Amino acid sequence: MPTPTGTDRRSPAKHQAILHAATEVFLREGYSRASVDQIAATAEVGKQTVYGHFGNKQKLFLAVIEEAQRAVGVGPEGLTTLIDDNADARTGLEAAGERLLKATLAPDVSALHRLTIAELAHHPELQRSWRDESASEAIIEAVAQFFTERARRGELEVADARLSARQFIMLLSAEGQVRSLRGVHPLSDEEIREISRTTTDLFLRAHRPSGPAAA
Amino acid sequence: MPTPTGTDRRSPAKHQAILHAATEVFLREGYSRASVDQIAATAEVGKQTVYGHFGNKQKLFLAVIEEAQRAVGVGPEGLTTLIDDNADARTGLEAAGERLLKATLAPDVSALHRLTIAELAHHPELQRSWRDESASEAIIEAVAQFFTERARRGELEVADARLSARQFIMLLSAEGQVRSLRGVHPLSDEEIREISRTTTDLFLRAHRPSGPAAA
Amino acid sequence: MPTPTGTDRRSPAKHQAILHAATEVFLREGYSRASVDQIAATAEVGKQTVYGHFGNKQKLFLAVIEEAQRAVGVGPEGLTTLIDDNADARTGLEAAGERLLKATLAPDVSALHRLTIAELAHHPELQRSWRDESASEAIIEAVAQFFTERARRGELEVADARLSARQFIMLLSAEGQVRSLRGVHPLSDEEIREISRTTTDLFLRAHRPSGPAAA
Amino acid sequence: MPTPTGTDRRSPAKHQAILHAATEVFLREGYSRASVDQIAATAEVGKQTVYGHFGNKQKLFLAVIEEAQRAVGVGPEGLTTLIDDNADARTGLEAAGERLLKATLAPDVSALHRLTIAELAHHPELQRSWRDESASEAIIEAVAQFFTERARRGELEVADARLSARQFIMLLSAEGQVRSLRGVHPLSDEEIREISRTTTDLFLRAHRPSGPAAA
DNA sequence: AATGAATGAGCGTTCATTCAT
DNA sequence: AATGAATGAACGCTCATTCAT
Repeated sequence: MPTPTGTDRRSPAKHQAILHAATEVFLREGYSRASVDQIAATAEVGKQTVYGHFGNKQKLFLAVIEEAQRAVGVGPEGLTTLIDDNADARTGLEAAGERLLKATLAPDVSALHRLTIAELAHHPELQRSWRDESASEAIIEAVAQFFTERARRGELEVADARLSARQFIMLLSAEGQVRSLRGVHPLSDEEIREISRTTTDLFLRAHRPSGPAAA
Repeated sequence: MPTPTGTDRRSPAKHQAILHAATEVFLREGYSRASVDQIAATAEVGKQTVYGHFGNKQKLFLAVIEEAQRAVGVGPEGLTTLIDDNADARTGLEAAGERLLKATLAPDVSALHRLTIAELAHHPELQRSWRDESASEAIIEAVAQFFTERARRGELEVADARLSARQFIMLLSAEGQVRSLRGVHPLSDEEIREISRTTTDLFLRAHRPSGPAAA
Repeated sequence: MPTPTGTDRRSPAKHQAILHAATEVFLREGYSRASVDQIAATAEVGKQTVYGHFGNKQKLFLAVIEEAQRAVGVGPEGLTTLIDDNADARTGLEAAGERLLKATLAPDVSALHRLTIAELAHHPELQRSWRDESASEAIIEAVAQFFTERARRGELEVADARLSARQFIMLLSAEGQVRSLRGVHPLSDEEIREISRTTTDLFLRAHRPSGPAAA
Repeated sequence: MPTPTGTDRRSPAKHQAILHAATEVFLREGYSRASVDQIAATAEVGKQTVYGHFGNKQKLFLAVIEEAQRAVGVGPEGLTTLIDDNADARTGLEAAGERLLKATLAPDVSALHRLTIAELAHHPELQRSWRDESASEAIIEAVAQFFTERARRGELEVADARLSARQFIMLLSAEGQVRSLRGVHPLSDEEIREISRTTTDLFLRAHRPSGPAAA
């Protein structure tokens, strides 16, 4: 806050340009390899402008991560509505799994993920903002609602919908991460389908209505 | 080839000292932040000695990763025998889960994990050696045998023991990674127990013998 | 392009200081022995300033050579007017020869010559700019005009004035180079005079008017 | 002389191998760029062996130059006999000129020349052994004898045969050096022929018998 | 506010030389 | 005598940051 009156002469356009350029460079190169020169050049801005807006490399980095997390967290929420409530449990879960995988394995999301993991130990501020990692509240909630709804219909038997949702998302994305080398190697649609299918299998069996049916 | 017997006069002690020092520094600082100077100083060795043994920073790094993977891969195999075949399924799985979590969340293992993820995109050689990541064959096999044995006894119903084993390990460690901030923040025994318990719950439900048998 | 007028904020004074210091150090030490550190220190400038102005050591070197060639090429042109058109052929040639020798054996010129020869094979760019070496067009032309004029007066018989001029300069400076150890060991005035005299002798004999005159 | 008895255990074969390898590397790379490691490797010898035989890099360099000068000085003496005493003056001189040019522009001779010039200022010992440079006594003498013989036959008029020989050789090789970029760029046979012809022209005119004609 | 020139520290790497075998 | 491992000092170059405009 250099100007107490609030009339900040710093151009918001340049602020955004720097943030955007820094995101690109940090995600591509990692923190240490990225140079402020490179970022300033990418943003087509003087180097001092970068320092004027963000203070130093580390603060710029944290601003980038914060912004990128916001973007990633916001984006997939769109997925919420994409869970098809009319399909049967298997079809619905499999489709949701595929969409989730595609989202979490998107190159930018993966790069952000890797970058954050890489720097977690060296930038304590990151630890505060990263507690939840990829499974954002909104996504868990959406899957949990799906489970709840299916339980209501008697298709599934679900004791703790949020726990199940979290486990589903976690196993799904863990498999995706490992198989794709943390997003470095893209997965084919077929691989994505398979991961979603085997994960769905597990959860359908675990939550299949128990025998009372006998009657 | 001056010495036909293959006696390398390069001191194996220094080789190991450098490797050890490099492991420490790379794991602590990350690839870019780690300097060859620092590694040489830590190993109490001249810088050229490092270059004589490993050629350059990148090759040293890959040697470190390779060695560390071997160590990590070998160590947990001890776990194999630690799965108690006499306990009931729940107790056995929960105990195995706790041991696995403790192993994969050990500070060195976590640091290696983060480091490898960080550098995957920049060191293609890593991608070749990292396909399987944490779930080594031996561990999967041990858990799979557990499942198979319990299926034989009729305690569980298991269609594909290896798949189930892999899913169990993956979900378990994914939860551990996320909750511990990728190993940066150590988990309490209670947290570990809880993760193992909820994961075990899921798998016991999924593989519970389906009732009809009775008939 | 922030400043449309082309005003380069890079200080021309520092540019010149670096160029000057580099010339001094390269001429004294040779390319490999000269260090950028030493050049920067001599110019009383930071090392990065050197890199900012010239990019890298090789480009700095080429800039130095280019500048020095320009200086050497320009300087001796002053000689042009120094050929005395009123003296008889012998006196004129001898005096011109002495002046030429003194110019080409000047310590800086010699050092540049040695340096360029040393690096010719390793810096292909040098080869383009060095085709003519020491005998600049202007000097050849001046001597050629002298020959032409004397031929017109009937003092000499000259078939190809430019060829003769080139040969005169070349023999003269070759002798000077060899006798002075390529400029490392300075020649006395007496030696210079002797070289000029014997060279002049050869050319006067070669271009003496052939007998028919007798008639 | 490490062993006073004269039974030097140092292998002469390795001595020669090192000298040969060093010659190759120094001529190719120049003094500074050449590394003792590279030389030892080229000679297929340990590095300490190099130091055992030659003391240090500079002494090795001087030994190389000395040996190479000897080789160059010896080789062209063969030229002596190649001056055809039966041909007429023009034919004989032109042919001798071509042979001389080919010898002095041979790649090794040129490289040695450039190398020595490059290092003259930094290795004072070189200055002692380099006074005569390319025009070895033997060659001058051979050409001088040619002039003397032709003077005897009345074909030429020669006052100082050694001086004329030296001038002939010097102008010839100066032209060759300049045109070939100091041996970096090879000359075609046609170019060599032309240089020899124009140089011969000059000397034939300068030494043509003067008009005793009068009688 | 914004620029790019300038700085000093540090990087990965290589060198001539010596040491231990 | 001969080896190659080991050393410490340098090298060319780049960096995050500050200065002057």
